[in-house]
Amino acid sequence: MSYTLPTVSLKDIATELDVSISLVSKVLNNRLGNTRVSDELAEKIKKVAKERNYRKNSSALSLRSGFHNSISVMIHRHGERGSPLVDYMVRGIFEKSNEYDQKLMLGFFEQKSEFLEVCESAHRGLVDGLIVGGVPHRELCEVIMDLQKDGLPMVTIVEEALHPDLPNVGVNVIATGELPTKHLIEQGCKTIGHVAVMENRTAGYKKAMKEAGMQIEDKWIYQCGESSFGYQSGVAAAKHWIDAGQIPDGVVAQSDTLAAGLMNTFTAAGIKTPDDLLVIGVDDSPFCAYSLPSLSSVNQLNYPRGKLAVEMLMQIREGKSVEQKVFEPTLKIRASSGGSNEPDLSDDIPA
Amino acid sequence: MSYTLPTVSLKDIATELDVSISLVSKVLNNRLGNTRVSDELAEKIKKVAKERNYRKNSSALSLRSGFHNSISVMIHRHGERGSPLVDYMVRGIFEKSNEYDQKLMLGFFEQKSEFLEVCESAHRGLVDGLIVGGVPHRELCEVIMDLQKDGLPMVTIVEEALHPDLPNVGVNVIATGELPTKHLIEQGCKTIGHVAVMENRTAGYKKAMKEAGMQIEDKWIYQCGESSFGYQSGVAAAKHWIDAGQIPDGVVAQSDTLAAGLMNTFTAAGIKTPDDLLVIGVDDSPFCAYSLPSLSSVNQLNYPRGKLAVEMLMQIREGKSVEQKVFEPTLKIRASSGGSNEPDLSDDIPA
DNA sequence: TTGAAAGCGCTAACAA
DNA sequence: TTGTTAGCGCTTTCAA
Repeated sequence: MSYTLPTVSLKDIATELDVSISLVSKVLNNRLGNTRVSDELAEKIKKVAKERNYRKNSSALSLRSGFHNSISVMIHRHGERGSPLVDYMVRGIFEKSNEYDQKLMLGFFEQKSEFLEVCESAHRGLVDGLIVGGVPHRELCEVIMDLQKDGLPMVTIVEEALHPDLPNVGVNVIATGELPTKHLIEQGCKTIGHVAVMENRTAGYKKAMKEAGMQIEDKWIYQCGESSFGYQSGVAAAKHWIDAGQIPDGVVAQSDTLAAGLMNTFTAAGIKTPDDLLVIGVDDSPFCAYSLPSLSSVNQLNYPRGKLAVEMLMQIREGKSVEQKVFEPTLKIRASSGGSNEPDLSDDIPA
Repeated sequence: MSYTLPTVSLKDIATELDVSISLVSKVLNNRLGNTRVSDELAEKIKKVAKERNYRKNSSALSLRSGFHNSISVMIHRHGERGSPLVDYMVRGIFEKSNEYDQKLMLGFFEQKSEFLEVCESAHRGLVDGLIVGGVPHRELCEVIMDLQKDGLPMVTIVEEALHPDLPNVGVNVIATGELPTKHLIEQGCKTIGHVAVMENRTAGYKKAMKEAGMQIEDKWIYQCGESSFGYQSGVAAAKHWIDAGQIPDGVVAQSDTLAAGLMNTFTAAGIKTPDDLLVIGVDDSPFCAYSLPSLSSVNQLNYPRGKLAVEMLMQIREGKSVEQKVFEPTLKIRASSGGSNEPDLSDDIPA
């Protein structure tokens, strides 16, 4: 059984009606210019096109226009399960790119070398734009800017722009640390611990503490290794405080997996959330709704940021200039910091 | 600042070396046929191509070959957060399609109408194949088969094929219910509850019970509504048994969200997993590793199934015939059914 | 050993 | 009011 698609072309329609191809093209595109066609003929053409289910051939279109109508998406992740990058950021990118009739090539990478490999081969002659998203990785800056200089339209989706000249869809990183800290302060926490990875988020934690007139003490800041956002680091943080015999009454963790590891370890040791301490993470990962208690988190707007990145890329492609954008993170308060324990599943995708 | 890509074409190379375009094409493709080129010239051509970083123009290729080198992916989901469909199935599809240099158009849908909408507009003239994955939906069968009859290469990734003539990458559904039930029996459970949605999975549960010589009792089967795989149904199941004053010593839930809702509700009521009962879900969702206790689950091989679907699609595209495939599910045993509570994060993507 | 020409489907400038 | 033609980049058949 052979499956060749019986595609209808302009030529087919033209032949059927015994008119020229270009006329059909003009009519179907409503690009008549100085051309005037009789209404009658125009109607006939449209009718046949509809009947025979005519669709433009996108390859021909691309060849002519010089654009490929497709964009490459490279997501830098850490390999954590359940990251919202895929579920939300990629989804935003996809939905918006569909609106623009752009196809996608998606790639995930963890190492710089993997990124380079794809860049070498995949971009030129295949796509007319590149979106790099996920965990910021300073090492990549140079490569990315080389591609940009080559003329490849380029947008990054990382928290903080890697370079002033690189169009980026960012997030207020200070606020990412500040917002949840303020929240715990408002909830009445007095000794707020911090599971730290990124410097600027920690700065946000300190800012909130200072402004509330609270002491910033080293013993309440557990510093993880670079890019150590994983569950096991959260476990380690909890053990650290348990071993030290000092349990904070609130913890701001810089990721949900950190928060989960911490919370579960405390719980297993008989230290209950939210009775004994409040916990809040960052990412608003899908699983936050399913933990016990459900986990409060900072939402980094992955979904709308993905969408905006595509829009910016389209702008650049048209030769317009774009500005870097910084989103303000929002709080999703659940049971782990005093909210309701009913998982609120209404927001399948966070605004 | 304008961003037109300075693409190098065969023509550019031909001009530079003052040879014909076709010769360059032949040399670079190693498709010389009866043509014999001097080694010297061939080397020169290759050298220039490399220097100028020549890449084939994919649109031109597509136009010529009649293929668009892109496939459409439609994922039918329920809107649960954290579903492994996106993280695993889509990822498998992406990785394999990159191997084949295929671009993708991705769409998510929940309603039949959304599916139809995309089908109407997106397929013809845009893609040369369609993969439909996710929750099986009998209603779609007719539409899908119409598209297939139209000549669109088509592969579904649903548990049970919607039709014998529809190439499908499935899963042994009976085993999906049977495997976890057997496991709980081996763990010593005597009264095994079942949170049921799909009939054939329930049949698997019953099969395992019967073969072990255990009673199948209605009171241990909590039937959810159609397609009710969500957290709240799991909560309801737990409440049902609590209200009835009968707590099973093991529960096979037909999804991870069901299992989480059930487990968390029991836990909140003082009924502990795994001390008082064992729990196991289906899907091996990312969050299984992060719950307390970590949640055992049936892995439905979403990742490799996604990969295989692309391979099958490529076969069909080449006119070959393909067979429906049924994968055997596997067990991922975690703390909720007696395994270790350390989240095993080694397997970022389940085999 | 190399080149010319046709054609994939489409659009736009230019003719008629 | 409608048609002709050239050309986007590539491969392939046929000719030199």
